[in-house]
Amino acid sequence: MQDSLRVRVNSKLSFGAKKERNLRFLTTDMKSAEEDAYSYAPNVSLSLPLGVGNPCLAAQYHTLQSGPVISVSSCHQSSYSLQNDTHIASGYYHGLKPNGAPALESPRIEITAYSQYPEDEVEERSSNEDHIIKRGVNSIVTLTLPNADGYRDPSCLSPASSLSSRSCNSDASSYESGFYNYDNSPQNSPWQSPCVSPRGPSMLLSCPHATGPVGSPNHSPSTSPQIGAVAEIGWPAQPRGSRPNSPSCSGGVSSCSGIGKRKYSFNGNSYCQTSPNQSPTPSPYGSPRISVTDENWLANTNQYTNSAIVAAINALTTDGVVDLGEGIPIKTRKTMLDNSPSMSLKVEPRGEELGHEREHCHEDYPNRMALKKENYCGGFLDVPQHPYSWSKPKPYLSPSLPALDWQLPSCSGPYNLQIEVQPKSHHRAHYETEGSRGAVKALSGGHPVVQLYGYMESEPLTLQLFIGTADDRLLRPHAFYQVHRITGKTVSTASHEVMHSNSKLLEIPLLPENNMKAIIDCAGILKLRNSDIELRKGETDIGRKNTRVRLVFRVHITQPNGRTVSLQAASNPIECSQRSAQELPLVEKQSVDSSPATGGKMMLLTGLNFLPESKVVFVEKAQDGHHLWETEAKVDKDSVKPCTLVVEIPPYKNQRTSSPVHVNFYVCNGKRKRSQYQRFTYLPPNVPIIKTEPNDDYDSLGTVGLSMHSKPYYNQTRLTPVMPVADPDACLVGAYPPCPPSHATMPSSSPSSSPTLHDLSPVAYIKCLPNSPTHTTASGPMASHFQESPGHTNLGHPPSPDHNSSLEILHSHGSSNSLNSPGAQSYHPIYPNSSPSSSSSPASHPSTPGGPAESPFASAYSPSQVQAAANSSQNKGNSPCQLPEDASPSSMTIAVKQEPQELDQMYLDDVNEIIRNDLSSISVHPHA
DNA sequence: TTTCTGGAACCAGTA
DNA sequence: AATACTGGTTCCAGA
Repeated sequence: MQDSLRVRVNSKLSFGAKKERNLRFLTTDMKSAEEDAYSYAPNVSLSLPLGVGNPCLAAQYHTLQSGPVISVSSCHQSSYSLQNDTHIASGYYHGLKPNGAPALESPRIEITAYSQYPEDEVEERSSNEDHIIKRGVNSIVTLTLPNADGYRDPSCLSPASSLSSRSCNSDASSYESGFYNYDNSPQNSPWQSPCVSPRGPSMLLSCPHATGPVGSPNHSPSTSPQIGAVAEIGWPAQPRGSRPNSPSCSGGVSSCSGIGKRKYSFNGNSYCQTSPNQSPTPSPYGSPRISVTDENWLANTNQYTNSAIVAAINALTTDGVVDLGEGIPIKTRKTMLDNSPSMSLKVEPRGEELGHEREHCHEDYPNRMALKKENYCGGFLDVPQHPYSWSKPKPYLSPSLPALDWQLPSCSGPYNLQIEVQPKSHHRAHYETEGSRGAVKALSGGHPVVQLYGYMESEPLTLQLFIGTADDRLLRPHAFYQVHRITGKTVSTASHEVMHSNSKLLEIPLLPENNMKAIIDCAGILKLRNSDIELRKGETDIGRKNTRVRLVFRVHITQPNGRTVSLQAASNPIECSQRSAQELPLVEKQSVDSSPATGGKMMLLTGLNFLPESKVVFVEKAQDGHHLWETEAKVDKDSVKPCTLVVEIPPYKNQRTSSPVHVNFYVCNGKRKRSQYQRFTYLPPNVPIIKTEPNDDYDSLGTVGLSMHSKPYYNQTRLTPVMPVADPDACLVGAYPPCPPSHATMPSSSPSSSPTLHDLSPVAYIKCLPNSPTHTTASGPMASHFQESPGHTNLGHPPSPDHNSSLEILHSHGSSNSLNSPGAQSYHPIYPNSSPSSSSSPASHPSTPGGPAESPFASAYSPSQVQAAANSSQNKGNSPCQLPEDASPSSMTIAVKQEPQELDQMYLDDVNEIIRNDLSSISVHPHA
């Protein structure tokens, strides 16, 4: 019986998925087989990323408020041309918004597809339907699934984490409350994006939920009948069990179908139905494994950049006021709004709304309460008793809060949000079908700790936590993972869940009495089925191999002047896949990131899953991705330990290179078991230091690079004493004091959290603009670590146009790594995306934040040192793999600031060449 | 019991 | 076309 049902379902599903599938195929063609294995990169440029994954959306969200200023075209263009946007982009905002704005422009086709939502209706019904669905198979077949979007869709309920999400998110309520009002804001300007079809009634547009169709492209008349269509196509009643044929879902399907061991299947169906994740449009093809080629990647990133720029512009024109809006593709808005209903996020009638929502939840979803799993409402109500009153109005509850995919700084003015204790690099996420796998833990065995410095008020704040991506693109909510609230005796920290833009947020009180410090022992990670997410409307990321996440913390501080300062800190990457965690080597730290082209020095790699048979391969790729050079480094087999690997840096092919050469290396445990790419730079034998002109920043740069260099890229956390310049922000933005001087004494920020300051006020943005370049350079070293998956070349990102000194450029490459870090990203979103040089790198892989310091000063470990370090690291109690700080190369590094000794014309020519190439390639990117 | 955890079976897509 | 991998997802069982 199940089988039969399944068949029916699938047929319907195929319809809905059709468009997306096509798009994916297109992209798929572009990728090379080789890269495929390693690039899980998710982005398919052709399809519009509407969900969380689509930064663009978010950007728009914010942007819209400000006004009309940005036209679609700008959005596009920006994506493609960094240069033009550079100024804009350079600003704080550039980085801020990783959007796929361009995507919007592209194939409207997609948009149409999205429009399918009669979301309003769907959502509204969803809750009710859920109940029904759960009750019987029949329902499954006949009912349309409201929320395919699952987690991203507020209406979707996550079985595992909580039914919660769904119920309260229901549209109706959301409309009425919070967001709806925004639409009416005078500031609303029509979103000019071409993507947006003719607006319907303004009201509709403004209402995210209701209007699904209106604002969105779908809204077009043609699409209008969407509700029905949605039901049929977009939201085919899909039994949970009938997971789309995603590659990954094989298991799931089988279960549903009753094949294999899944006993769960039958029940599973009903279960599935309730799951938010159900993919509305399962594609017959299943989810194609799409890897993104460099080219694709580039395109995608550009899109993000564009949107970021747009957002930035809008932001600049706004004063923190957010209008929802018009112009936002319905889907987009819908997504955001959907979640908006989340009580905590609502703005206005705080108290009332809250109450209203609760009521709503209860009324509409009484049954859910009975469900074993906590539902949204339940979760909300179930908040553990804590001194901190959740009901208390939260200053940050404002529509103007930045979207989750906005890149925010970790420090601003006196405030600094720090991750004092980083999470372990591995945490097996649990599926909805599994029980919780517990809270994310710290390396030491405890839990991550986050602290807000510089906040002297007595009013408690709320720390938000969501699961973000860990690839080289701008930080954004992860489509395939959601934070999961952990409760129990062992949990000491109060928390509650709220949905925001299809992403679940965990809100944790930050209390003055606790020094604004929170122990994150209440956050687990839920894995959503790839098939469910991939098939969701607007989702362009793929889940396969997209298993790295970061914990992203945010805090919104309302200042006396009424403005809100939002800070964000992202953790080091966390591998969430059981398999990957067990099999793939992970390089967390490298003792050096550069050496003379002659090689010969020893390098200590610290990480996980190193084997005696592990190989370390150095690779140089051209911009087009093809291999220019590849060689295997000699591994000291005798010293290999699971967490450390000592390799001899191989000589570069051209030992007389006159300019630094950026290459990559990875650790390989077998055919498909490679670590991500790590960056490495070969330096000209006789040009130890590159310094072409006196620059005050130079010192700091060099210093930073050195100091940071030795630190573990990912794990550098509290453990490490902070350098004066520990926080990139501090130095980068020195001129514009985001961070208090005291900052230096604060624990160093992790690369990922490094970012800068973010003040929602326009002023703040402006201030940041000038800094971005500096920041970039400076942050590069800080961010130290850059990982890219093999198969993708990682490249230096082009320097900003205004910084084309050779020095800057060289550093820019290094700093490119910083892109990985959320913080850095905020400043340079542009580089990664638009940089031509980076074209080769597009890895869609999750990369770790940070980039290798390009510092020419980097010193190499001597074998003995390496060994010592390795040993010491092994001896470490908590984490055997953790490299002792003292062993850090940094201590050994010698910072030498010298004038170029032999900077001959040839060298200069090379540098100029690099500059020219970068610039030309940048300009080459078509704006449109 | 319930919640965590670690392992491993299943399976479909890939190589 | 057959076989071995891969990696996602689900189950099982012990702590």
